[in-house]
Amino acid sequence: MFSLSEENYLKAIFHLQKHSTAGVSTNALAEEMQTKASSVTDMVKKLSDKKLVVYKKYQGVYLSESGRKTALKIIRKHRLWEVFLVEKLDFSWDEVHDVAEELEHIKSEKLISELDKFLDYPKRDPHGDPIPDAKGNFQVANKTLLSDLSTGEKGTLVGVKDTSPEFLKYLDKNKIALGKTIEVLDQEKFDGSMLIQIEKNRLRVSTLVTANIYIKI
Amino acid sequence: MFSLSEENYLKAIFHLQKHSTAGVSTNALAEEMQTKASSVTDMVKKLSDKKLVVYKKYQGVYLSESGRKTALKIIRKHRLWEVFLVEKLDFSWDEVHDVAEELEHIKSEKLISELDKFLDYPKRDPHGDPIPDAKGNFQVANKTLLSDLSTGEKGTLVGVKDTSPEFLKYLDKNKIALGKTIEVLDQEKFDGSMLIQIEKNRLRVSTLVTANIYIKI
DNA sequence: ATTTAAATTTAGACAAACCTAAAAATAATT
DNA sequence: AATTATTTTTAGGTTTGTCTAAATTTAAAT
Repeated sequence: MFSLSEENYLKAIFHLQKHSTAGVSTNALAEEMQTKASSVTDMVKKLSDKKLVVYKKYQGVYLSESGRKTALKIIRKHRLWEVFLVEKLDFSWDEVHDVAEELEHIKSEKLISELDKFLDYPKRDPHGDPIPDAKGNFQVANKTLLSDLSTGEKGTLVGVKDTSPEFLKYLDKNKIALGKTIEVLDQEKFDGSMLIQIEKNRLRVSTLVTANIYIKI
Repeated sequence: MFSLSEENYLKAIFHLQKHSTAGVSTNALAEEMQTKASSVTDMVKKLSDKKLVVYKKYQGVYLSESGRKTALKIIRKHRLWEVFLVEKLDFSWDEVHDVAEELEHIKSEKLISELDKFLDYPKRDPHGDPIPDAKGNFQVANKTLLSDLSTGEKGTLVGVKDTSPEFLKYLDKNKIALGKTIEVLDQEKFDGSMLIQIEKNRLRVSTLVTANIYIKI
């Protein structure tokens, strides 16, 4: 069907596309793909020939409808495998990304539909990101960054923006986890850091932390 | 570590090597890999440079100790994934091969050790083939081909030689499965076909069938 | 022991996905 | 508006793994 590289490009374009309405730039894609701009141009042309993206020279690239569907299938697979790794194989949420990055390319419709069933049709992955269904539909939760809350407001931790192992391990160490209730007790004007109450704990967190935690009020 | 292609060659050499003590011929490898002899020569040189095989021009190829270890790791992964697919995802034994062929290349030590634990350290795959442990050790069962039994002898079906979907579906249709007791009631001199008693059923099977069923007496 | 046949290797090409360096187009700045 | 800086594309090359066709080696047959 599609090569590993093509799939990875589609996924990258999908992720970059949601940050803005404009086309995804060659440089941004090169950065995301850890490659050179010239390589991106080559690949984008190929994807354009296959009608997976819409591309006009110097104008950036957009996913076509079929490109979007393909990207969503890969993301679905990635997130289902992440759930599997955490729920069934005792991986922690900071260990799953690289393995899921490989597993997401396994080509078998049955494998994914059976895995979905085996996991009892999970709606979110271990980082709180939604899992598209077989048709590519998924709910976009109305979530807010913790950094956007005001003193006194409270909500539930429903996701993380940064999913790097470093950040996730920091959260683990401070017993900050999905599903927990967080209340903003105070905000420091000077550096924006917050004093938060998370279940029984109380701690101060920097903006680097608050800008990467999603809360549902 | 190793490329997909390199891994597949090692696996193929391993499987061909056990049929005889001589080196694996270029043509045999080409046949097994569904490619051309010239491509095999190229790859075999590369594997030889990497000390994974021992190769002398025109003399066939042998796995080195490290090549054998690598091959066994891939086979271990393949068979563990087959168990997973059958036991957890309701695949039938004739559906698992192609998917496992992809899954076997996922690179993660933890993934495999956790999968092994999750499956409760299975010793054999759905076709009765032994699963090497993390160190590459596995038991070679003392099994006999059904075609080598004489009238009156009986034993347990412990494996199949041919694992093609066609053969496996034939066995399913005739309720011939791993673990069942088989007794040879009669053998036809003319074509070698056998009348067998398998649990409550009695049926006649051709040599094509009997030569692909392993029995433990 | 030649000759013929089969198996294997070499030589040269190709596609995919990447690269560097140079050219071209767009955006930013004065 | 002209110049400079940045971004993007083009041109040409590399590597991996494949191929075809020709050359070579080994095996088989006369």
